[in-house]
Parts: sequence; structure tokens; C-alpha cells
Amino acid sequence: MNSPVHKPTSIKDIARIANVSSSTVSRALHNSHLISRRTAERIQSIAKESGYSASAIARGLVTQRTKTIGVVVTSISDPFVSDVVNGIEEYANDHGYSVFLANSNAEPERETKVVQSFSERRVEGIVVTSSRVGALYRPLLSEMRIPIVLVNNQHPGEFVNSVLIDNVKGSADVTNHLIQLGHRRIAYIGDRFGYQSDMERLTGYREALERADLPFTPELVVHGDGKCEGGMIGVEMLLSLPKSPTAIFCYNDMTALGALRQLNLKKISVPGDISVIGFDDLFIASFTQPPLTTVRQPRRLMGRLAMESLLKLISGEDSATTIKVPAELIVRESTAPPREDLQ
Amino acid sequence: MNSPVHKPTSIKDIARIANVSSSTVSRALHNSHLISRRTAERIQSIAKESGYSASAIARGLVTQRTKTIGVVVTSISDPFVSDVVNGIEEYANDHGYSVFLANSNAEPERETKVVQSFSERRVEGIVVTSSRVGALYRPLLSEMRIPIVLVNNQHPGEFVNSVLIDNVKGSADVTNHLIQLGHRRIAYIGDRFGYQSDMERLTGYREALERADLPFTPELVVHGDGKCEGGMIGVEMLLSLPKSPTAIFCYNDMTALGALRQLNLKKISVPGDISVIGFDDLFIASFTQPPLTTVRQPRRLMGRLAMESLLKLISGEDSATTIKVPAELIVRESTAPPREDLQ
DNA sequence: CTGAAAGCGCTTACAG
DNA sequence: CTGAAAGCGCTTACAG
Repeated sequence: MNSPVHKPTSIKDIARIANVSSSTVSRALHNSHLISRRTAERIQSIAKESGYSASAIARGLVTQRTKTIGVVVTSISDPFVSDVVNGIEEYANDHGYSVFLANSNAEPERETKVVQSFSERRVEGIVVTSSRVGALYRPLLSEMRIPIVLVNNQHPGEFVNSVLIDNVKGSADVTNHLIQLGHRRIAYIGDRFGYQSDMERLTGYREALERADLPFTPELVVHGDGKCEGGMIGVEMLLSLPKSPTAIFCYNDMTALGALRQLNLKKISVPGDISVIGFDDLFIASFTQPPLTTVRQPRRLMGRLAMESLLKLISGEDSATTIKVPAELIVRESTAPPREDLQ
Repeated sequence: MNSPVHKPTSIKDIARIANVSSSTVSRALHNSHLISRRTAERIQSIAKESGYSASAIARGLVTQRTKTIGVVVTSISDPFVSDVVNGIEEYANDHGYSVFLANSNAEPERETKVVQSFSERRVEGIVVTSSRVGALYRPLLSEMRIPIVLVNNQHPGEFVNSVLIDNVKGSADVTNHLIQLGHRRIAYIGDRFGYQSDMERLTGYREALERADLPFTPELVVHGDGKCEGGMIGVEMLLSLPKSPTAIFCYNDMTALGALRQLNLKKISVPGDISVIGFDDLFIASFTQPPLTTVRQPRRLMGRLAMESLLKLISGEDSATTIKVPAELIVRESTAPPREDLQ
């Protein structure tokens, strides 16, 4: 009934066995050049035999460096988030850091708790991957005076860097792809909640039209809800226009999914009658009918870059405070030239 | 250019300000009943004002309890894994534990490194969520003499518990659902790599047939590869039979996705001509045409149960070494009674 | 109720 | 090359 935790062997135990001081053991285990090769090897083999595992806790206390970082996410179940975390963890691990993971669920109390716990554990830095960094959150984070990197979120400040997707460029790429296919009436189904990603993608769309000397037609911009339903409603609105678009740019894949569904219900062929394009490259995007042309965010890379940026912040190196990552257009089968009679 | 890490205020600093000993500060901060309310409150407010954050590192060293656990996953990008981790983290956090996350990528060297790092950090327990626990892995884990809980993996031993999905029961539920709809010729598309989940689901299928006095027909069992392609090929094989099945049970959703695709190509209506059913309830399952009937594993719950089980192991409580979790049949639109002329 | 002291397991100047 | 000593920031018997 008592705890199964055994007291691990310590540096002292090794010292006793090897008949040296614990300073010598410590040095031997670190391959200090102060130690004779023979002694070092002897001690190392004793350590291995006795299953010695150095206490990072004790080391952390004396060196004041824990070699840990904290990652706060809204939800690790979000595939975007888990890919980013994958990249963070990989880079961290390769550089001797361990990562604490905490979900905030976007609940303010949890956010506070999580950050306090990170602070007590003396993490050397924090990466925040959440759709929006809560208002309550910011003062908390800056009060800690710990290096922070934000992913897809900007909030410049001392010790705060950001890694961001280049939404404007990605969106312009999408629009250009459609223009090059010959489309002239290109619709945009956005969101209605004023998310920054939506705003930036709309900007990229407008800029691309302008560069191609195409008119911006306000009625071709409608607002969904970022979900399947929004895409369906958006398509409905666009089809009721006097003149339908020949291509629809959905600001995310879920919206595009709804658009495809509604067009399918209406027996409108994609890409025969209308081209559809998304943004995100969800797993599902390659399995839609037809497979969806979309934009991929290099999620893992973003995680790695975030961690790289954090390590620079930790070491006090000067570095870019904002890193813009290019998005990649993935052309599948939902886009094609417009039908000639629609031109 | 120097490190931005500030030395945090310690118990000593507070003691100096409050004009008491550090023992008193320590007690006041823990709400020890040995302290007068007045003193306690005074000290607490000083601590708050000076932004004091207790060092979990130092506390861990003296109490020999770090209140941390480690989670090893093959890849956090796997949606099954991230949901499980979500549950683990939630339960852990609610019980004052922080979680270290590490990807093994199923690479033996990484697995070793990860476990060593967990050991050095003195985690109180480990949860392993990986498709298979590597051979190299087991001795390592047991050598550590740290409580371990395996998710969807069994390897009984001292200090090792498991949380498992009840595949046999889940699969029998699927088969019964089809039998109750009136199906008599029910096919099974499995895998070809001998995964335990595949084996168990095949067993559930056979047992259900037997209980319903239906014959087991070997040619109705074919082998895919767990992916879309395997499902397509499996369907092809089943359609070439002298007598086609009226329902197809795919051992996972990706296989079912392929099955749906191939049936669609062949202009065979689902569920009109043939019913299709999957297993996993991937996100994509509700977006297929028609939406897929499938089986959901309560992933988050499994994570929570794993953590609960781990805490029991840590506290030395006696508890079930194996927890079987029921799977849930999700009936959508890909299953229906067989056509009368096919009966 | 409060404080002085020991100790958790390391690292690292300091002295030899 | 090696060891004794101090100290990281806490907790907790022990004494008062």
C-alpha cells in the first residue's frame, strides 16, 4: 500500500562505491577535462551499472536553468495545433529541452492557472498557439518576464516574438491561380466574426484582383461562419446573384466543404461549372469529390521556427521579432478554366 | 546581449520584507494552521505584491515529488493520440499535475532518449500512447520502476496498467446492427498486417454471426491495408464474388472511405444496394457521401481514465490493472436494410 | 505560534 | 587532477 517510488541512486552513492568525492563524480559524468580519463571511465561505468539517472531537478536548482519550455494551446485536439506542437517538440528535443503541454480550452481561469504553473516550474520560455491571445492573458505573460513566442498571433513587446503565416500572399496566390485559369468573376466566402486571418485573406484577394486590373465586385464577397453551413449558405447567396461567379474562393476548407456540398445538391459541376478553392489543407481536403485545391500552412515548420525563435530569445540573441512563413498552393481537381459560354 | 532571465524573488526576499523567518513564510504560503491568521495574510499579500512564484524545482527537490508526469506518443499529429492526450492533460491539470509531452516517432533512439529524459526529470509516472510498444522499450520502462499506463496496448507487469478499447464488443455491435437491419451476407474488410485491433474486430464479427446462427463465409473476409486503397481493392474483390455481400464492415474508417469511393465509381448505391460501416469515427466520417455509420472510441475519456489509473498507481492504491472502455456505435446514413431482391 | 538548522542532489569556485 | 565547502530555494522535524 505504500508508494512504489524508489529513492533513486544519487551522486553520493556513486562516490561511495568509486571511493572518490561527489565533486569528482559530478565532473566525471560531465566529461570534465579536469578528470583523468581512467577515473572518468571507471566512474561512468559504475554509474551505468547502478542505473544512475542524474536529477534534472537538483541540477536545475543550482544552474538556474531547467531546460524546459511550456506550450499553451487552446486545444491539442485541433489538427493545426497538434502539427505545430509536433514541430515544437521535435526542435526542442533536438536541443535538449523538454516541453510541458497545457490546454487552455480558451477558458480564462485555465489560462491563468496554466501560466502560473509554468512560472512555478521555471520554464525558460513559452510558446502560445491559440486562435487569439485573451485580453486577460497578455499582462500575465508579460509580467512573467519570460521569453514568449506567439504562433499565428501578434502582440509585439519585450521578449515576445511571433511566427505568422503570410495570409495576404497565400490568398493572392489563390486568386492569381484562378485568374490565370481565365476566371474573371471570382467570389470570396469569408467569415463574419472579423478574424484576422479572414481579413488578411480578403486583402490578398483584393490586391490580386487589382494587380490583374479586374474590378472588385462587392456582391461577390459574402460571409459564412467558417463552418460547413456557412459555405452552403454562401453558395446559395452567390447563386441568387443576377450573374453567378465562375469561381469561389472559400477562406477556409470547412467553408469549401459546405460550398462543394451545396453545389453538388444543386447539380452544379465542380470544376466544370464553377471552380472551388479552400484554405488550410485539412486532411479531408484530398478526399472530397473532387479533391480540393487549397493552401497549405507549413504547420510543423511553423512549430520548429517558433522553437528556434524562442531559443534565440532565451539565449538573449538578437533576432527577428516577426517571422512570416509562406503558404503553399496545393492544386487538386476542384479548379479548372471557366466554361467558355460563361466567360 | 545577456540573458533576459531575471532572478525571481525567493522565500528569503519575502522573509526579509515581512521581517520573519523563511520558515514562517513557507508556512504562511501553505496556509499552515501553525501560523496566525494575521501573519499569514500579511505575508501572502507581500508575496502577491512582489510577484512571488514558488519554485516547484526547489520544492520538488525536498519533497521528492515533482507533480509531473510524462506522456510518450508516436506522434501528437495523430488525431486519436491528440484526443487521448487532451483527456490526460485535462485530468492531470485538475489534479495539480503538469505533463511533459514527447513524440517518439516510433524511432527506437528517440524512445530511449525520451524515457531517459523523463527519468532525469523525475516524473512520477508515464502514459504511453503508441500503436505498439517497441521491444526495446519494455525493459527500459520497467527498469525505471515508475508507474506506467499503456493506452490501447497491453503489457502487464508490476506498476503497469492498461486502458483498452473493447474491440470485440464494438465489432459485435457493428455486426449486430447489420444483422438487425436484415443483412445475411456481411463482408469484412480487414488489414493484412495482423494488428491486434484488426484481429479483435474480426473476432467480434465472427462471434456476432455465430450468435445469430449465421454462417461464417471465409470468402467474405478480405484484406486491405488500412488505407483508402485497401478499401477500394477490397470492394473490387467482394464484387467479383459469385454472390456479392449486402453489407460491408470495414475494420477502420480509412478503409471504409476507399470502399465508398469504389462503390461510387461502380455506380453502386450506398446504402441502397450495399451498406457500408467503418470503425474509428474520424472527423471525415460525418462528411462522406453518405455520412458513414461507424464506431467511436471515447478517446478523451480513455485519456482521463489513463491518468486516473496512473494517479492510483502513483499513490500505491490497489486498482484494476486493465480497464476496458466500451466503443459507441454511431449510426449515420451508410447503413440501411438490404434490398428485397437481394435477400 | 515562530525560528534555527538540516537536508533534498546537484554544480562550481576555491584551495591544494 | 581531486576534495571540502558553499549554495541553489525550498520543507519540516526539533526546540522553544
